[in-house]
Amino acid sequence: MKPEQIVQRFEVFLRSHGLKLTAQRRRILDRAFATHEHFSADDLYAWMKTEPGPRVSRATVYRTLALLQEGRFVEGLDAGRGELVYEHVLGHAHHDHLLCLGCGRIEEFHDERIEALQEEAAARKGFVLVSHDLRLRGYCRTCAAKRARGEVAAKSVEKTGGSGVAKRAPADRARRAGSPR
Amino acid sequence: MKPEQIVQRFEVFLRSHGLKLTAQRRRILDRAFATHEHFSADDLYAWMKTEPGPRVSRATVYRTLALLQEGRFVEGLDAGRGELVYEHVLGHAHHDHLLCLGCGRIEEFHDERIEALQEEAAARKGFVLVSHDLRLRGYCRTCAAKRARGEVAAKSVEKTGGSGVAKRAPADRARRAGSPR
DNA sequence: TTGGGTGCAAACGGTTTGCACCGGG
DNA sequence: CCCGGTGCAAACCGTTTGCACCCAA
Repeated sequence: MKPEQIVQRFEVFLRSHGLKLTAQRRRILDRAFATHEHFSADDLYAWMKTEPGPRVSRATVYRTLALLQEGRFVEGLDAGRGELVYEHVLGHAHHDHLLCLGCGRIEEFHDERIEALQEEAAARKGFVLVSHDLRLRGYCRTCAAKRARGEVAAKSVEKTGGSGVAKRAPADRARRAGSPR
Repeated sequence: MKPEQIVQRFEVFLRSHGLKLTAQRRRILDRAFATHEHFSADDLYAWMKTEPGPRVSRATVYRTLALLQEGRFVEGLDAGRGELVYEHVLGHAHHDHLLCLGCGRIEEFHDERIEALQEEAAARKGFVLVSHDLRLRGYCRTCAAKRARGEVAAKSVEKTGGSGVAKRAPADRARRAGSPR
């Protein structure tokens, strides 16, 4: 989907809600759609500070991100880093995520059969589905190989070491809490 | 699984990690396995304050919950309330969750076919799976009916109202963030 | 005896918010 | 012009942590 089309859609969305298209909102939208990687609110804010353009505060980044989510332009994902990461979804097909516990890499995949079975499971319980998210956690090829070679130590509880609890943060709290709310 | 067995397992787990079984840890373990509902760290703390037994601080609740997760006695789940909710899993089969966006109810389901397809998807991407969680969000039979009858208003963005962004908190932040961390 | 455990209160940190000024439509 | 938008800084809030004292093994 072309940049102009996206901005146009955003403008329509805003207008239909009695909101305005400001320079800040436009800049955030552009930047969010300029990257094909997952980004955090802080990444976005850092880009706003670094790259040329109208000043954008952290508060506006968060407020606009909320609007973009509301309008289904972007989607938030708790990748276990203690902060939410976003990805633009307008013009992209739905997909689920594979999260590498070793390097944090995020891969995407899609399986229509799983989608169908989810719908079936919801129906069985009398639920009307609105959305879903499936996150598979494990080690990517590279990290799995490193671990097999014993190049990395497993996290531990005190001394003996265990499997490592899946906390909400990286480096045991690189993230958050408060799964960010 | 019987209470004594669980405590025994916990003791083994602790010992193997050079840790001690204290009155607080035992009390928290007992309480966590006494309920078959999902509970938050705060629920647990409230029970500790309310019910008779040795004093337990909020810090110890969190510290013990981390240990229980590490030992796979309980599992945390971000149900979108702004705080993590826990459920004991020792002695229970794996399952996924259905979250009602209307009343917050959490239902469980399991489908071996989905599990297999997840494994297949991971393999296709070269991932070694460690865990996964699938959350289906929607409206339970009761809430879906209410909505159909127009008894509830949709959340909105400012004035016109929209579909409501899936925030991490209840009542638009009844929770909290972080995504707990 | 001794190293781990606990309570308390302060710190964390991502995110939200109150307020006064700014600017798009 | 008018109401929504923005920056700033403070507030939020679930969770984590430093510290001094306590206790299980």
